[in-house]
Amino acid sequence: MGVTERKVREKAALRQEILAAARELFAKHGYESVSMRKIAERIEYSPTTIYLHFRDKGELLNEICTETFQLLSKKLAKVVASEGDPVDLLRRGLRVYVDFGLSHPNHYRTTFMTPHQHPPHTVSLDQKINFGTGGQAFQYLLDAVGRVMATGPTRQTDVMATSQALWMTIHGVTSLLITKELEFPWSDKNLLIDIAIAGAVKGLLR
Amino acid sequence: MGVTERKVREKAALRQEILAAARELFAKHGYESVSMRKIAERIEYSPTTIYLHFRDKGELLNEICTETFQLLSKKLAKVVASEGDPVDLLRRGLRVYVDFGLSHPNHYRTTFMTPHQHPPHTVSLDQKINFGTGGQAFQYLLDAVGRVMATGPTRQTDVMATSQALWMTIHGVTSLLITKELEFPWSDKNLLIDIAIAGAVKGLLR
Amino acid sequence: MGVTERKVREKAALRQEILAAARELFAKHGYESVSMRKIAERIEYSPTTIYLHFRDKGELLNEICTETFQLLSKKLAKVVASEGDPVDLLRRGLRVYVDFGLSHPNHYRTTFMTPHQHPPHTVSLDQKINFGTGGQAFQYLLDAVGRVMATGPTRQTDVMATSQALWMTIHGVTSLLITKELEFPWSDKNLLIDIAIAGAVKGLLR
Amino acid sequence: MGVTERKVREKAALRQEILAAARELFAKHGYESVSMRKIAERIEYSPTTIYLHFRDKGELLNEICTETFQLLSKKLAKVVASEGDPVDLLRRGLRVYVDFGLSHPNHYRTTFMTPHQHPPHTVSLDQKINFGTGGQAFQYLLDAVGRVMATGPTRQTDVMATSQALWMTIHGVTSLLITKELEFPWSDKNLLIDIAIAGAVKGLLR
DNA sequence: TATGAATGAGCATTCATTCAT
DNA sequence: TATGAATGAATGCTCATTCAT
Repeated sequence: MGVTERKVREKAALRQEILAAARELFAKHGYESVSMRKIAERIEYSPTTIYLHFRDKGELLNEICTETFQLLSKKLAKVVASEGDPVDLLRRGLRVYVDFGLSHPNHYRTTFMTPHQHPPHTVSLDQKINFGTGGQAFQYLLDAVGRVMATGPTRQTDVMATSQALWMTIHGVTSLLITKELEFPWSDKNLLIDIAIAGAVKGLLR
Repeated sequence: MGVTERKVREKAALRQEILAAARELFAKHGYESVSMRKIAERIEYSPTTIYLHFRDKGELLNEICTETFQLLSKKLAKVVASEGDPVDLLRRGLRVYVDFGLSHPNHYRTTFMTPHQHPPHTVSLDQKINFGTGGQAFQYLLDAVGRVMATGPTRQTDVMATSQALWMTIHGVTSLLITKELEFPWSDKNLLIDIAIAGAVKGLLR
Repeated sequence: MGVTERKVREKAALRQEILAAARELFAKHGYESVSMRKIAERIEYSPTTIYLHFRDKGELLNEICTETFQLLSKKLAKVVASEGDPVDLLRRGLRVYVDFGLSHPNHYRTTFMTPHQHPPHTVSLDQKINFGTGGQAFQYLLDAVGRVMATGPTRQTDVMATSQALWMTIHGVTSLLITKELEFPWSDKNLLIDIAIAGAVKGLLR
Repeated sequence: MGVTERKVREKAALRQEILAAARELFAKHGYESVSMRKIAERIEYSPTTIYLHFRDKGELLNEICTETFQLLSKKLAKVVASEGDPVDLLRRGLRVYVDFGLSHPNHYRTTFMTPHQHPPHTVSLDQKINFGTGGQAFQYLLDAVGRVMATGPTRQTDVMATSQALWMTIHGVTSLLITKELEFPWSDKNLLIDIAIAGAVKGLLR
C-alpha cells in the first residue's frame, strides 16, 4: 500500500531534483555548455538515471519551460484577482512579470532566451493556437489590456497588438537586466524598470 | 604589381567569407553549438584555414560584434545627421535600431543575444568606460535623449536611465521578433514596432 | 554473489591491460609520441574507455612509475633481507637494480628516462621529502652504503653523496644498455655490468 | 665575385641559426614537443624556410648530434694532446666528458637521451663499424684506457669492455644530473662527479 | 529503479609538410 | 632564397546516449 505511494513520491522527488539541477546549470552556463554528466554529478546520481526520467536533454529543457509558465501564471493570477484600477492593475502585472524574471533568472533565461532547436516531442494543436505553453500567462496580459481599453480612451484599440508590444517591452527590460547584468554599467535597476513600464503604459493611454 | 593586390584582395575576401559563415551559423544554432569544422565545411575550406585568419573561435565572435556595432553606428549616424524635431529624431533612431536588427538578424543575435563568456583578447580601457564596443551606438542614443529633454518638459530628467530604459524597450522588440519569429503568432510587425516605439517615446514626454 | 567479484576482476584486468599497453608504447616511442588513441587501438577499446580508468594521459605515466618503484623495491627488499657481507650485499643490490632495468625495459625507460613535465595530481609531502615515489628504493641504497661504511674504512664518508654517485653509475649502465641496445656494438653485457659495478664498489673502499 | 661568397656565407649562417634554435628547443621541451613552427618563430623566419635547409624535422635532430660529437671530440683531443700520467689523463678525460654534457645540456640531451626513431637518411658502413657518429670521441676513450693498461697492472685487461663500462658510468652521471636536475635533491654536483669518476678509475686499477 | 561500462561522434586546436609564387 | 596559403591527419579530451545487469 504505502509502499507504492512512497515509491511514487520518491520518483517525483528525484524528478524535481533533476529539473532543479538542470535549470540552475542551464541558466548559469547555457544549455549547450551543460552536459548530462554535470547534471548527474550535481545530484549525485549516475547520468543514466536521468534517462529514466527524461527522454533526452531536450526534454529537460521543455519541462523547465512549462514549469516556468506555470509559476509565472500563478503570480499573475494573484494580480488579476486583486482589486484596483485597470491601469494600475496592468502596471502591477507588468511589474510582476519583470520581477519574476529577475528573481527566477534561471527559469527566465532557459525559457525565453534559449534557442529551442528541437520542438517538444508532443505539442497539442491547442497549444499552438493558444500561444504555446505560455498561453495562460499571455491571456492574463490580453485581459488586462482589454480592461484598460474598455475603461477609458486609449491611443490604440488593437488589444492583441498592444499586448504583444507590451510584452516585448518588458521582455527587453527583463532579458537585458539578466544577461548583461555585469557587463553593462546600468543605472539603478528599479528606476529603469519603472521608467520602462510607466512609459509604456502611459504611452498606451490617450 | 597587381599580383600582390590580388592576393590581398583574395585574403580579405576569404576572411569575409569565414565571418559570414560564422555569423550565420552562430545566429542560427548559437555560438556553443557551432564548431570550427562546421564553419569550415560551409565555406569548403579545411578547419585549419580558419586559423590562418583568426586566432580562435572567440576572435570570430568578437569580430562579428565589432562589425555589427560599426554597421549600426553608421546607420544611426545618418539619422543623427539629418534634420528634424528632436522627438521625431529620437523616434526615427529607435526605429532604425529595430530595423537594423530585423534586417541583420544574424548580426543582432550574435552580438546582443549571445552570452560572452570570454572577453576579447584586447580590451582597451576606453572601451570599458564607454560601454564596450557598442559605446558609439549608445552615445547616439544618449545624445538624442539629451536633446529631447533639453527641448521640452519630460517626465524624466535622468538622461542615462531614460536612455537605458529606451534601449531595453527596443531590444525587447527586436530580440523577440527575431527569436520567436515563427514560434509566436505575431500581429503585424510594423504595427507592433510602432506601438512599442511610439508608446515609449510618448511615455517619456510629459 | 560471484557476479560482483567477476566484474571487479574484469575491471582490474582491463586496467592492467591499459597500463601494459601504455608502458610498452611509452617505452618504445616516448611518452610524447604516444597518443591515447594508439593505446586504445592496441587494446582494441575505444579511447573513451581509457578515461573510465585513468583521469588523463599523465595519470597513466604516474601509475606506471609508481608500479615500477614498487616492483623494484620488492626485489631490493629481498636482497636486503638476505644474509652476507655488507660489501657483497651492496654489490648484489646494485646488480639487482641493473637486472631489473634490463628485464623491465619498458618500466625502466618510462620511469627513469622520461621527462616528467606535469607532476602527479596528488603528491604527498612525505613523497617530496623522501625523494619522490622512488624513496623506498633509494632508502635501501642509503642503508646498504651506510652499512658498508660502518663496517670498514672507506674513501668517502658521505653516505648520501656516495649513494647518489652509485645510483648514477648503475643508471648509466642500465639506461645505455636499454636505449642503445642495438645501435652500439656492446661487449658482453654481463661483463660490462660486472666491470662497472665491481669498479664502483671497489672504488668506494679504501 | 664577392656576391656569391656572401650568399654562401649567409646561407650557412641561417643554417646555423636554425640549428641553434632547434637544439635549444629540443633540449628544453623535448624533440616531440617542439614544432617546426616554433623553431621558425624563434628565428623569425617562416616554417617553410627551414625546409630549404633541412629535409625534415628528423634531419635537424641528426645534424645536431653530429655537431655534438664534433664539439666533444675537440674537447677530448685537447686532453689527449696534453701531458701527464695516463691515469690522470683518463680521469681528466672523463671529467671533460661530464663537464661537456653539463655545460651543453642541450647538445647532450638531444644526442644521447633522445630516442632516434628514424635513422639518418645516410649512414655509411664506416660509421656503423666505428660506433656511429660518435666514433672519434669513443676512440679517445679507448686510447686512454689502453695507455693506462699498458702502463701498469689493472684488474681488467679488456680495453673495449672497460672503456664501455667507463662510458656507461659517466653517462649515468651526466644524464641524471641533466634530467633530474631539479626533481631530485642532489648533493653537491662536483662532489658527486668526483666520487663517481674517482671510484670508477680506482676500481679499474689493481 | 539505478548503474557501470562502453562507445562513436565530435570538440578546438596544432602538427609537419607541400605548393604556387 | 623565401614565403603565405593551405591542408590532411592527428592531438587530448568530452559529449549524449545505449546496453546489460
